Amino acid sequence: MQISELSAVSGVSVASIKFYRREGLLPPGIATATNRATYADHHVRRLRLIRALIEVGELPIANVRAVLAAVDNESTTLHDAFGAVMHSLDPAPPADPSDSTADAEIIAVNEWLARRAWQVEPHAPAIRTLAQLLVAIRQFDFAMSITDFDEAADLAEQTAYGEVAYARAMTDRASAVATMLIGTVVIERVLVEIRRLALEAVSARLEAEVREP
Amino acid sequence: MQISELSAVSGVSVASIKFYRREGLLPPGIATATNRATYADHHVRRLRLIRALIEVGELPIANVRAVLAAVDNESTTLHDAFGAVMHSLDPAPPADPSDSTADAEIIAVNEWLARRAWQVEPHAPAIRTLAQLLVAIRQFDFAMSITDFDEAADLAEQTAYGEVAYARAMTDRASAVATMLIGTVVIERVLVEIRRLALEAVSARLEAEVREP
DNA sequence: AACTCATGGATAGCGACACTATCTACTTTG
DNA sequence: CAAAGTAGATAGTGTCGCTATCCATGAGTT
Repeated sequence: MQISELSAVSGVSVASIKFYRREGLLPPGIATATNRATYADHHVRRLRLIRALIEVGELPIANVRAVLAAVDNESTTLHDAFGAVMHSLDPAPPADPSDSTADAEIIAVNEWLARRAWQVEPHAPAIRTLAQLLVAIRQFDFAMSITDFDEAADLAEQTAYGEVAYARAMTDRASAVATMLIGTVVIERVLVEIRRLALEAVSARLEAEVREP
Repeated sequence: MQISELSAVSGVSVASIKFYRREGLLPPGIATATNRATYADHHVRRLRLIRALIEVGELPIANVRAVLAAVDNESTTLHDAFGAVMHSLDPAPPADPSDSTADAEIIAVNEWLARRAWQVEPHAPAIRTLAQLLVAIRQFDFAMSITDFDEAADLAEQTAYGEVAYARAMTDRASAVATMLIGTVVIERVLVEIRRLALEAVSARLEAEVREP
């Protein structure tokens, strides 16, 4: 398969494929001459993964590179490769130790995690992001704390078991990691869309009740 | 309150405030002279809302403007103002009728919505987005369909009732709309972060089981 | 009254990002 | 042998959310 066919099959323009190759996201094809190379099925799969991470996960190129490096490194455990994505999904805090506005919330979140026996990396960006979001909620006079999300957390945990086990059951490592990435990135978008539809539907119902009581 | 104080209180730079004013996101202050104007508390609240929509909701400026126009238009019902945000959150499809790749999924999603008695706008972008996400999931050989998300939908619906009712109970319209926007945008981010933490925790557990059986 | 300084308003520029276009040298294919 | 495709390199593009600079004006300060 030459580059033009790879482009046609994957739906990614030749120029973009060249760009990804240049950026180290896509391995080069096997050179058959100075100006000829052939690409295989794994290039198609890799392109799909790249597009999913960029389009659905909205990861910047640099983070996609980091994630794929973890995927490709055979000595990385499944869990660590997965951790690389988790780190990449939340924008890294600009390392501002003077910003202590969320400190109290960070403590609360950590206690909550401990209570649930959720062991995550102590410096997982999701912890800080979560704390900052809770601060934002407070700013808008919502009387909410992390414990109001216990039910959602229960369901998330329960669902996570199925997803992770499904991915880990795969025979080859590359598929397992890719499956986990997709599971994280795509399914969370699905859940968000469902929630939005639920809100719209409920809003419509309550609006209708007011208009035709 | 002058612009510099508004900047200090809100944490938004004077240049950015000028920018938002120029873009029609923030109403100008009351002019006390050719080169002087005073700002009030509602400017601070408006700035918080703008920042939340941009930073947390990641809405482009143009969509923020559309949302705020709906908020400001007193003749818009609460539900319609809310609909404006829903429309803005999902990137508008580039109006490509030749792209029929997701048609079957769109039908499936609509049937699912009907079964749940979720009445949403027929052209709600979330429907198309959801369909496209399901197509993406298929591409990665997941055997999943929309019905696999019934449990999540149940919880979303249940939670939505509380949120929407809470917002609608507010005395003034502006607060009610703002509350609904924040509820949509911020809380969904919280749920995403919780899900990510759940996945990481579960992944760690299953990894540990393999290493120390 | 003189001086400093903030403000409104306008215009131009910036930095990040994800490509995209163009060019050259070469090789394959018809 | 010519047309078309390819690798590799370099430069350019378009969008986005600001940010910087400038100017004229007028407010507060001395």
